[in-house]
Amino acid sequence: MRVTRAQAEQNRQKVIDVASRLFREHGFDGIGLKDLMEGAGLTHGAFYKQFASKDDLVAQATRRALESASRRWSAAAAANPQDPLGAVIAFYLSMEHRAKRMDGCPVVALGADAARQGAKVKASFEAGITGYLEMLDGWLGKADGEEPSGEGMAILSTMVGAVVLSRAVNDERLSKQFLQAAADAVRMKLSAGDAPQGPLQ
Amino acid sequence: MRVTRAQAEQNRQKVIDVASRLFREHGFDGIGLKDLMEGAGLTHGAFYKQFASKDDLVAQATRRALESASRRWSAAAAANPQDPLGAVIAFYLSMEHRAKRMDGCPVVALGADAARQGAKVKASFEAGITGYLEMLDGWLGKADGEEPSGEGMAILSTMVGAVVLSRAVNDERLSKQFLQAAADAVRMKLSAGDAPQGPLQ
DNA sequence: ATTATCTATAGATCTATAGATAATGC
DNA sequence: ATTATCTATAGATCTATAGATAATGC
Repeated sequence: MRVTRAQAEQNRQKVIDVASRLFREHGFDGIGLKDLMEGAGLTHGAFYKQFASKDDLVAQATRRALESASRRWSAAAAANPQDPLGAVIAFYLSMEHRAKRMDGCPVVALGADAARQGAKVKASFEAGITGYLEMLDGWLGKADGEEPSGEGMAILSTMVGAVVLSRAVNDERLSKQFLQAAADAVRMKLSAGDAPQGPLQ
Repeated sequence: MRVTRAQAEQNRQKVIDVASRLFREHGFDGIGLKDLMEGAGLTHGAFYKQFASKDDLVAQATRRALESASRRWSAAAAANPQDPLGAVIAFYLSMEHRAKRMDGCPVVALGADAARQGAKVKASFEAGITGYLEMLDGWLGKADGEEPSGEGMAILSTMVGAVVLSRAVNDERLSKQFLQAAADAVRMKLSAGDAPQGPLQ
């Protein structure tokens, strides 16, 4: 029954990975410890040697999910250095992303759930979101100021909202149109560069 | 124990109203029938004379929430006919909306949960979302074509995403900046009118 | 000897149902 | 007589804990 220390740590990591995916699929309240542990190939009695509580796992899985999402953005950008934002848009605003909740952006899948969670979970979201904004600002050519630009925030809002909306409706055509409209709007903003700034008020 | 037929119907409506609010606050999986019925001033044994199942209530409460949200948009627009979109932005992209999940937009509060629900719930979301888009297109001066404009979709995406993001982080300053950036972006789009259209690809 | 995992279970809670009750509606 | 609501409970599931087991790590 007992395994090596290294294997035990590997099991713990596996539970976090599985949870980061299953929480995105079913929500924090939509899946229990038994199924999470079985997903990792363990029985649920082993859980409390690894984590203090379900909330503890929620916090750790959230952090893991956001780190993984950030890496995906970086990888897409690195693979397409002359148009990094275009590369991110291509997978983020796609029907594949809409369909694969489990592997998709945790901000879309769990952002609303996060609003109901404690400060620890929100801190993980904040770190992940800030990371997104830094990348966006870099690609927009914004001086890496102390704080993120409004333009980056508006772009991220458009992207997140479009995927939320595309997943909330039955009609695939409408879903596609949301993703396309968001992609067009973001590309327009990008091409506008440092053009006519200024809020109208 | 027994009440008049009219009172019974009123009780049923009360349950739907309460559920439409408590689901937004806690998520579909985050609150049970006992608490929902108590919120309506009834015991939970009375539930199954009123609804076929929890899923049935979820579907009805979702419809109710989206109808109520649409009315709120109409009311804001009617109160400010020379700038209806500005009036909607003013409450939608506000810290008050961020704080009051229970009374806020169900697309933000439950959009991610809806992705995990059946076709009936998604149909309610689709109807509500289509209603939003029709209002937006009217205010944008888009000919009321067969289908919603991409510009309206991009605006709605930006608004929904900004509130989701503002609720997912701890830092109130960052929250405010998301809402402000979205409001600026939407106002810019509005002022651009039928200006430089065209996706860049 | 320590400990990662397993079996088993406690105690709470969840959805759903059954039967009692008492006021309405015919 | 009908029925809206209540009390009570069945059966499943959820989080968390206790104790047994057996292989690791000293």
